[in-house]
Amino acid sequence: MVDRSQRVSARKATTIRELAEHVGVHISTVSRALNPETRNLIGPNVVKRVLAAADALGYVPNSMAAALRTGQSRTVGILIPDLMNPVFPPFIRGIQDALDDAGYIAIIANSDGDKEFERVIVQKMQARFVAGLITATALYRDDPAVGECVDKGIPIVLINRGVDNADISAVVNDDRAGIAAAVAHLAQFGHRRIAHVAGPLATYTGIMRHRAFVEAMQANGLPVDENLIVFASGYTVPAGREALAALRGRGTPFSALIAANDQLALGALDGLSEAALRVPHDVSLVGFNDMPLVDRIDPPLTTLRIQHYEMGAAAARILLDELADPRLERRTVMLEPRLIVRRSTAPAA
Amino acid sequence: MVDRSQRVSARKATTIRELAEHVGVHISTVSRALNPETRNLIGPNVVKRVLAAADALGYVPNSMAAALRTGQSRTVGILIPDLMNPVFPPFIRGIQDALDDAGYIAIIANSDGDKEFERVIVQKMQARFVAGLITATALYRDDPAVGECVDKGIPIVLINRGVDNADISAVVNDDRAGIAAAVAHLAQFGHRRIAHVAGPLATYTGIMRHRAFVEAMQANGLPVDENLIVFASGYTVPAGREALAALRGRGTPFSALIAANDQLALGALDGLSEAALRVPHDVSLVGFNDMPLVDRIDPPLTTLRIQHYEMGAAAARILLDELADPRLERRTVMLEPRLIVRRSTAPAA
DNA sequence: TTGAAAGCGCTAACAG
DNA sequence: CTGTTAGCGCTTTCAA
Repeated sequence: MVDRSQRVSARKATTIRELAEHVGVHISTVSRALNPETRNLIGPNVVKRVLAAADALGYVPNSMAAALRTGQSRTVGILIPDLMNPVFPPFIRGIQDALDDAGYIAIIANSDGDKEFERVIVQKMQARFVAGLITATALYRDDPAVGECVDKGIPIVLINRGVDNADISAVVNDDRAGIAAAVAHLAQFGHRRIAHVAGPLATYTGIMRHRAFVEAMQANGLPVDENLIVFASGYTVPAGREALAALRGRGTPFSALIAANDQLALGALDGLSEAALRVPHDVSLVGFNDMPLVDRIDPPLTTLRIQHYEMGAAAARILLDELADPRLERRTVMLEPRLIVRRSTAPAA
Repeated sequence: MVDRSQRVSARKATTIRELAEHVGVHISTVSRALNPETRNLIGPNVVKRVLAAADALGYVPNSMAAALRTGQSRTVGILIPDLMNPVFPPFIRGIQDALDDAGYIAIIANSDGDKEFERVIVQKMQARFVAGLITATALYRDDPAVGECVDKGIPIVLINRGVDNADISAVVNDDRAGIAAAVAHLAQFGHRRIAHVAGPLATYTGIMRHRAFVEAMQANGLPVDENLIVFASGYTVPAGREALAALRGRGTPFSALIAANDQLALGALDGLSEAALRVPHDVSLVGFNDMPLVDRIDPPLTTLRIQHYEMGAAAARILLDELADPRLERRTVMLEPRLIVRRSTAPAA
């Protein structure tokens, strides 16, 4: 039997005080020697001895204590609907990497779309001293969590969502350019009757992409037929299938379809094949996101690649900047998507 | 122009001291009233008034201060190679949900497979007072990060990796059963010359699945030909392609192939099609993991579905238990995978 | 049942 | 250049 109680006692970490005793200087001297910002105030030989002792004793600073003292936790919160949705990991990785460079860490919370729960999460994060928040929640307006942050003066950066409040920074994908590229691509292929499976009206991307679709159709001199636009109930595969059924129920023919995201496109693909319609032979299909493996499905999906990772990194950098200087102007960064043409689109019959 | 300085000042959170003044009792009374564990020591009416005041003033406890005082942060660390690898999000979500129920949160770090970096991460986490660690790093033995945790008495739970040290809890997938099911499936289809693209020898799953492969072949009375086993350099698509090239270079024919994971299977699929070999017509292919969308590629991949989410949740529960009582026996939980038969496997020609 | 007091580990004026 | 001192917000003995 191993004596675990002993091991637990071995856990006690070295403190700055022990270091000070070891080196024979005052703890504040150690503190300054350890901090690169204040190190120059200390004699170089003392610094050397402190650093050596820190190394020898395996000293790890207690950031809780530092945070308590300074009010700066070097921690930010990330709020997303669901980590298992494949669009979020790249965002988060981008955020993490950018934060890491600055010595910050992130804590991630999944809201599962529950607005009330989001408030609770924000409170929990606040309790954890988060310095700021990055949220990639899909909702458009009327969000209690965001409001609470603004009220409390907690810096917050939004990813891919609306900014009713101009006093909040955001990073967004250029949905207008993306949809325009998709419509132009289909128009070049001779498609005129293009349908749109839009995202939920309550979501920022749903609204933006729908609006962009209407504009792009008009810009290409194509008819905008309300019968060829259907709003999905969510950003899921089943929602896409249902939306396609609704679309077909209207009886208006179409030769191409732009879905507001890849999952909807996948659902539409299912619906199409159930209706014995072949992609791209009968209907050309365009998605949005370029999720992993959509290049390997049958047929490989033409879609818009979003710079997920870069958007996350940009959001983190903005937050870091605002943390460093809260008086900074709020800003919105827009990144360009790229149309990836694969085999789900083809010339009109 | 908004006066941000004012807003920043508004950020000052309510403290327990203000609450105490507000209610007219001592801060320690407030502390006790707030803590469910000690609430019974306080007069019920006082408790009521404290709770009401806390609500009114929007009091949020400063968990940093509490952590500093008690040494308990209610935070655990998660160490993974890369969040963008699609197998990890479900693990993490499982962990997060289980932790959340207990009021714990997680901080996630990506090691990108760099062992030295892992040590640094563990130190950073320690600085952040993490109470314990869950790691889904792929390495087998000789891991400095794990060793450091054990030395320091930080509870740690391993996901899908080796336990040289029997004194560490782990959650693993039953690789042996999974591979056995795959081999049996192929054997039933009449395949005798089955190849194996194994994972890297330095990884736990690589070794386990390879061993299981050999055993299962023997159990089914099939020949184990060293020429039909190749170890990939990593768990990636390119590594799978290279492994397949190496396999073909040996000139030994095979009618079926089991890859150590889906990414390797995908790479093998590429290599096979480059060699003008059709799946499943010429070669049946089995993966491992059941990653998102492998059911929609061409051909849909037969693979082993791992209970990722449940494994994460189980790991979190074990860690929580050990945190509550460090003297608990270490345990290993094994979850069963399920063979999902799709169209990448077919009867032997 | 409540109050007093000490202190977790660290930083940051202020002195020297 | 270094030491002194005073807390950050909270919990927890010890007294009353």
